[in-house]
Parts: sequence; structure tokens; C-alpha cells
Amino acid sequence: MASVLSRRLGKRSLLGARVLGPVASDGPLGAGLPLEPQAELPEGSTLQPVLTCKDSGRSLEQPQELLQALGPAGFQQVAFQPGQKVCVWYGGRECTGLVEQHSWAEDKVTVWLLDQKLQICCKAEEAWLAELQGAVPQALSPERGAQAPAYRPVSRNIDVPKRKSDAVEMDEMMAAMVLTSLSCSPVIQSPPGAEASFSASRVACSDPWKESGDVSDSGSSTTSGHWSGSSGISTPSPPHPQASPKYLGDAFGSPQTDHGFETDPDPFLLDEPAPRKRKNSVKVVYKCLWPSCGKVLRSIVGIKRHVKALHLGDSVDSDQFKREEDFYYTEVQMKEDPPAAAAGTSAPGTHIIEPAPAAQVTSPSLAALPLPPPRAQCSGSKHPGPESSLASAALSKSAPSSFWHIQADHAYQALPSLQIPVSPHIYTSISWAAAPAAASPLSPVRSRSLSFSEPQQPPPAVKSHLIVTSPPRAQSSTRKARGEAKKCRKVYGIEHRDQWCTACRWKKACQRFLD
DNA sequence: CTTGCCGGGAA
DNA sequence: TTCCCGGCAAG
Repeated sequence: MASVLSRRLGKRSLLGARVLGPVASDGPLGAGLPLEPQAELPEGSTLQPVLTCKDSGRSLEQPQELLQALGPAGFQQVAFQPGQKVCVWYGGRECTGLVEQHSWAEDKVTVWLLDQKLQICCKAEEAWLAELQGAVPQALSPERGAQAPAYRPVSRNIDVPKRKSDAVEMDEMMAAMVLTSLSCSPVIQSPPGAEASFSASRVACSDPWKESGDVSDSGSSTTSGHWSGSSGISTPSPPHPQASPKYLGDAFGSPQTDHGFETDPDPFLLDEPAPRKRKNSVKVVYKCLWPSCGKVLRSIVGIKRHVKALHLGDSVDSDQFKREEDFYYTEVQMKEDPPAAAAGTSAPGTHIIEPAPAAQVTSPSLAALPLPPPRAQCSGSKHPGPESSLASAALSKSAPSSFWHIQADHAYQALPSLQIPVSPHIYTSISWAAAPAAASPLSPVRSRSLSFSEPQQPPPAVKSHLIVTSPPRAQSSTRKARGEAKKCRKVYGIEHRDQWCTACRWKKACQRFLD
């Protein structure tokens, strides 16, 4: 039965709004990058809106109309070079910053905002070269005065109908979901759907998180982070030989596990209703997370050595970097059977955040879970550079978990597909969530839980109070202790029973507001 | 008393 | 399965 959620997601998939048009390639530089035929996206893919950190939470509100208005003319195809000074629309105003990196694949630019002292990640079109500002081709000028805050970024959206309120709502939902997941765990990375391969490049969306962090009990979350489907199109990673050791760019796209917390013998921390175990044979490999490395090795030692030698290099000696290599690789579990799945799992093109609904969830390819290294995040929000991007990537990576949560909403009804791969790692995520204190005092975001104060607004899809708070508990046998989290009934009220999660409606353990 | 949800049962 | 609800336990 189509859960409400999936139904909704399906309908309002973000993807629709992000169709990449040929226009994108007409830019001076755009030509260099082959764009994927948008047409490829099957209906199904709609279910996999890729969450992308779109600017910082603020730009969220950018009027779609603007985007529309700009049209192709406004499109600015520029290849940003690291270090280049650019302007981006952030926090309601134009900010200048330095390009951290520009990922063509994703069409994302990571910018280090000078005045904000933070790093954001936005779509390439949303940034423009500072120097060009004045010199921007006439095409742009009329719309945007030097100061006009006109939101430059023209999306390449084309034939997409104006985003309607519900679309927006959707975005908000997504944002909330993502935030939600962030606040708890970097857990699951749903495996990239076979057909939906996403370009890898790390999408650094670090700081925005901080901002969105304020999404706590206030329910103000709605405006914080804006996630939009990334042009899933960008780089449909060509079918990669799954075993290929080299995964371009996508250092984070693949599932990972944090070794730091792996020791717990009890793989199942049931927070979720009867998670089923993974049923297939899984091959474990270790993948280097260093941006644009992605080397995959089969032994821990090997990967450590690799990281240390190739990436950490001399810094290894410093105290700070002691054992750092541990954080730059991840355990990837590859399912062996389904070839497609395997490919998906390890495919470089994996986009980090892709809350693909049902489609993905059910995908058999789910095999591994990502677990961003704890410390990554601390560096993420404060320091630019590879590390930060890594961190942010890690963060964004957690997004997928949101997906998982979403599903969790309906887990009651549809446990099987989703939970299988996931459950074994729940633990990990938890530890991760719990550990941040040590790892990153900087990110307050993590530990908080969300809850909606607005009954109407949160679509069932949004999860809050996830696993986060649940401490690794061993006793899941007895009656579930009453959680302190607000439940659907509280949040929505009996009047809006229809908005409750299914479980609540059925008087079962709430799946939406887990405690 | 209210709320969360388990256990069980009807559809 | 999906959906409902009696009834227990926690608060």
C-alpha cells in the first residue's frame, strides 16, 4: 500500500522542477560538460529527488518566479576556479566568497563566505564571479542591478511548471527531513538507485547546517535548509565496473561505516520495529573518502596506509591528525548478487543526498551505509579546504538517512525493503550522533531533535526525534518505554488524525516521532 | 485521566 | 496485509 508519504513524494518530486535543459550546455564553459539527457529520467526516478544543499537555508525562500524570469539568458555558465572570488546569494543577501571548489558534475560550487566565515554549497548558477558582476553580459544586467538582490541563479529549469506552493512545501519537507537526519545520524545512505546515478563530487554543504540547526522545537525548521533535487542528471555515472578501485570524485557517495563505532557487537539496536537483517552476502571493502580519491581497498590496513601516505602525508605526525586516517576511509559493504545494485552502490556518481522514496528504498542495491566520521564535521564547518569539504560531504551524506527515516514512518507497514540493510547499522549512527560532542563541539546541530509545532505543516514525511536520542539500548524486548517525544497525536491533535503517521493512527508505536 | 502502544483480531 | 481497537502501563 502506498504509504501516504511515498505517495506524496512521488507526486511532488523535486526532480520535476529540476529538469536540466539543454540550455545548460550553451554556456561558454558548459559545453565542456556533457549533460545528461534529461529525458532519461523515468517516472520512477521521480521518486528520487536528490537532496542538494541549495545555497544555505536562506536562499530557500528565493522566489521561484525569479528563477523563471531569468530564463536562459540569466544563465551564467562559468567554471569556477578554486580561490576565485564569487558572489552568491546567501542569507538574503549577496555575499562574496572564495570558491572552494566547483563540481561540474553536480554543478555545485562550494564557496567559502568571507564575511560569514562559513562555507556553503550552492548551485553553480547561483554564484557569479565577483569580478564579473559589473561586467556581466547585458543579458543579466537589466534584471539585476549591482545591488539588486535579484536572485541570480537561474536554474536550468525549463519546461517545469512554476513551483507551486505544494512544491515548496515539499522542499521544506525535504529540508526538514534532511535536517532531521542530520541531527541524528549519518546513517544510511540509500544506495543509489541503479538508474539514478548521481555524480559524486562531494557536495559540501557544511555550514548551512549550522544555520538550519535552529530548527528545533520551534518548528521553524521549515525555512532553514533548502534541499532540492540536484540535477540528478548531471552525471549519470556510466556503468562502472563495480569492483573498480577508482571512483572518480565520489568520495562520499558510497555507503560508509564508521569504524570508530563499529565495535559494538550488537548490530541491532532496534529502534525501529523489527528490523530485518540483511539477507545477502556482503562483501566489505574499504574506501578512501578523500575528496576525489575514492580508492577502494580490501584491507583496513591497506586503506589506512593509503590515506596516511597519500592524503595525510606529513600532517600525520601532528597530534591533531593522529589516527586521522581512520576518518578518511569507510567501510563499504557491497552486496554481491545484483550486479546492478553493486554498481549502484559503488558507483562514483552517487549523489550524496538522495532521498529517493520508495523506488530507492526498495532497491535491492541497498547494501551499505555511510557513516561520516565524527570529526569530519568539526572541521567541516570551520575550515575550508579538503577537510571541510569532506566534512560537509559527510554531513550531507547523512541526508539519505532521512530517507530512511521517512520510510520509517511507514516502516510499520513496509519494513522489509528499507530496514533490511539499514538496521544493522543503526547502532553506528547512534553512536555517531552521540559522540559529536567530542568530535565537534562546533556543531550544535547534531544533537538536537526536531519537532513540529505546526500541526498542519509537517507532512507526514517529516521525521523528527529520530533515533538520535535513543541510547543504545539492549532491552527492546519488553514494552517500549514511553518516549518523551511528542507524538503525532500531540503534534497534530486528534482533529488532524489523518496527518498522523500510520502507526499512530493504528495505535502502534509512533514511527514519525521516534524517541 | 491522558497518552503511547502492544497484542490481537477483523477485513 | 492493512487497518482497528481493547486494554495495559506510564506519566
